[in-house]
Amino acid sequence: MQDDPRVPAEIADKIGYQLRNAQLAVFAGFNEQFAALDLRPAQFSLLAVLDAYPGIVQARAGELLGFQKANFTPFVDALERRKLVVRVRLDGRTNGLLLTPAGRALLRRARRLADAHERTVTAGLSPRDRRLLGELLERITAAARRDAAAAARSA
Amino acid sequence: MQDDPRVPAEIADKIGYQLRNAQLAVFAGFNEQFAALDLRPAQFSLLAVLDAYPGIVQARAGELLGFQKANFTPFVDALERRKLVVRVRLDGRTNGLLLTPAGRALLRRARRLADAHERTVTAGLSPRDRRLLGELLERITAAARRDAAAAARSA
DNA sequence: TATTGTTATACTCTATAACTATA
DNA sequence: TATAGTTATAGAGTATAACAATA
Repeated sequence: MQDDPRVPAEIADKIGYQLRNAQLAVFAGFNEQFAALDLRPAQFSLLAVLDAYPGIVQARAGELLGFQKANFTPFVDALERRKLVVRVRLDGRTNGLLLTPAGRALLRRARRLADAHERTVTAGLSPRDRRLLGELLERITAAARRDAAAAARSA
Repeated sequence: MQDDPRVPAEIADKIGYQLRNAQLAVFAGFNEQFAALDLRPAQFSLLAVLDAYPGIVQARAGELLGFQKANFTPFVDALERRKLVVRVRLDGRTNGLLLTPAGRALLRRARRLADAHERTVTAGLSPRDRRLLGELLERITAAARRDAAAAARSA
């Protein structure tokens, strides 16, 4: 091997490869910024959901973030143990989720970090390019979901 | 909750959230298409690498795909057990990796599936938009890697 | 001494099945 | 009968440390 090997174009040009690389790089930076808060991206997302929808039913919140309900239980447990979130029994089988004051305070700090990280990562893009990127990603996401749903039907 | 809850804009507008959604959707479709071949995206990538660089040293191939060497060993083991890949001892401590005829045959089938999947997912994008998307993702990836490296240095 | 490859290990994330209890 | 929540479990994927053998 004279020269350094490169990922072949047939792979490097694939949308899935490009998306995965970008996502890994962005999440790696996010996790480093958020290490001081001990918050993962999904945890930050739940805090934001609970701020927007105080008292939301646990099952709804989990769906919104793409969780299987079986996995959402220990996920909420961890935040409740840290007193960032509380469950309140709404009826015999339903939990409402609420931020605690500590949860709101942590969310405020997390927002500042997340906004700073967002600015850093998108600094090279004009507002117009950033908007365009979001639209292109949305179109890819929608097309991929249609495809996956069609494949699931025919399987 | 009268209306259906939505992921708050402060999350939905983040580049990381959008990338993750897109990547999950694209990989889900890929995995459904590839279930018949029992091939994951990373396995397909390695087959393509070995086709482009026959005899590449195991450590180089692993680096290229972002593997920790400790994880790459069982990854190669699985493909070798299926007779898609062979290790050849190059010197006392170095393995070269090669496709077997069965590996080449599977790669041919995988390419057809991958190309079809790629066309489906990007069908809504003009060639110009597809190119632009790749460029924007590349810029995001580079910026995120610079940021993560800087954060790691200051930590 | 640095590199290659391996084993052992652990943690996160995700997936399914089965169960309780409640509406 | 369907829904909400939980437990148990298993499989990927990824991370680090430690080691043997070799360059």
